[in-house]
Amino acid sequence: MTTAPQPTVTEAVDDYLKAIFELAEEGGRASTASIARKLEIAPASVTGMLRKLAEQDPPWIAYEKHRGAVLTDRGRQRALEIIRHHRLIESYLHHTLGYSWDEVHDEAEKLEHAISEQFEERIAEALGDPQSDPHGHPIPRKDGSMPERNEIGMLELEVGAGALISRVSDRDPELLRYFSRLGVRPGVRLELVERSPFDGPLLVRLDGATELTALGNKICREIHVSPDGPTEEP
Amino acid sequence: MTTAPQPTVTEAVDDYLKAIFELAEEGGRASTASIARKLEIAPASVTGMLRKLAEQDPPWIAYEKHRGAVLTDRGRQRALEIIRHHRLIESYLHHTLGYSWDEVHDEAEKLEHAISEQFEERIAEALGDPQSDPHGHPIPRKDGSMPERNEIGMLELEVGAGALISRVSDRDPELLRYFSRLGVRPGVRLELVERSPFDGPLLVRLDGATELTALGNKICREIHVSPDGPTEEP
DNA sequence: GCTCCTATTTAGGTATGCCTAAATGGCTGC
DNA sequence: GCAGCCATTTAGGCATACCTAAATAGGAGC
Repeated sequence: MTTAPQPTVTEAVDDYLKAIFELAEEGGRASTASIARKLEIAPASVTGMLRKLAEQDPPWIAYEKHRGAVLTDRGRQRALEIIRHHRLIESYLHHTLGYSWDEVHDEAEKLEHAISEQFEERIAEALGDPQSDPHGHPIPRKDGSMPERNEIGMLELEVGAGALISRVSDRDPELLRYFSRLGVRPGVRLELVERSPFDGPLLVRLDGATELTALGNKICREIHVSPDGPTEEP
Repeated sequence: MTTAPQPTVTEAVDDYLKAIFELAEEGGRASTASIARKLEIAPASVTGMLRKLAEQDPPWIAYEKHRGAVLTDRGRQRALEIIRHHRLIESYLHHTLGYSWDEVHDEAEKLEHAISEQFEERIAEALGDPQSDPHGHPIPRKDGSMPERNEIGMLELEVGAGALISRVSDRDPELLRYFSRLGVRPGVRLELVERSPFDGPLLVRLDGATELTALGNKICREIHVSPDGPTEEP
């Protein structure tokens, strides 16, 4: 008769659930190694934690040795709650406290664990229930649903096609400052004019400008666009 | 040659420093038992932590066995920083996010550890560098100085004297709601009309009202007043 | 089917910060 | 000056969440 551990929610648990959710979004199961990379900890530490998360009652994840982790409904619900916190905080810092969009991520990373439901409600209200954060990432609703949108990776856009920038990656402040300088931000219209060969840069016309902008292939992986319809302005 | 431990600042360290500061303010050295009571942990745990805080290099406190703890300059500086965080956050929650004054303490208790210097600066600016929080407690300045004020305990007021309420205790939400109902809050003028015998209630006239208000003796310990001059409105 | 290589797990260890129970110190009253 | 009491410290443990080093599993290529 083994003991049935209680489902304690520590900061570490939240970080794991968020990481697993984001990895799953990017495609498939979250492997031990990928979680370790994302959280910047040793793979061995991840194994131990995954075992614990799966053994909680009720469990946060389903875990099989050598096969990585998948969130349970409960785990996904919790992950979405944290992501909602994070993105609402980012929006609040940007719109109300004058943070630039390259400054919000780190601050939100700390605050997302500390705020109450009341705080969440108040800032959501103050912002008018936004659907996306300053980088264009969708904000999960209170009920756990996600604003659906029709978006593709920048690299999948066809030459000659127009699109609205829907979101950019929020991880690297330096990249965000570069995007700022270029005028690349969610809501901006662009047209893919030319695709250089050998995975070279994409030449795009931003917001009807006369000049073209070259976007390196690697950087384009950090940009998503809505190919046809209008998208939400953040 | 023993090792010289680094001065790590964890949440627990901050909580201890804040507790010791507040106990010292209320009079003299902070004893092991009083810290344990304030932090709601066992006295034995406090002993171990005090030893560690004193052994850090540079030390946060001076500690002698059986004689309690006193903050070093460095420790006091850190304590004031945390208290500034706490009181600015309380003010922000109250004035900007519509929290009532009995709701702010618990939220601030969590956020004070999570915010950056930038966040502190932004909310201080948004509030116009306030000198006191919603309960009337003075907010330490960035340089570590405290707004000086001329205040005494409510119980020390003389019969017939007028005064401005300068601050009330922030710990007990229920007490704060009671104060709200009575109209007891910082900045309100009162006059001590009568002091009941045997440590009975104080009868006061609040804000020029016609009716008198009875304030129990115990509750009066949670109220401070400025006997002569005007005080800062929070 | 076997060999490698890499991903993963196991084993054992560390630091933090809390706990309880038992030992000791310091002070007060007689 | 000593008895007794309360505050405090000591000793030994526990949970969390990380680490490194060594063992093992799975899958690709031959």
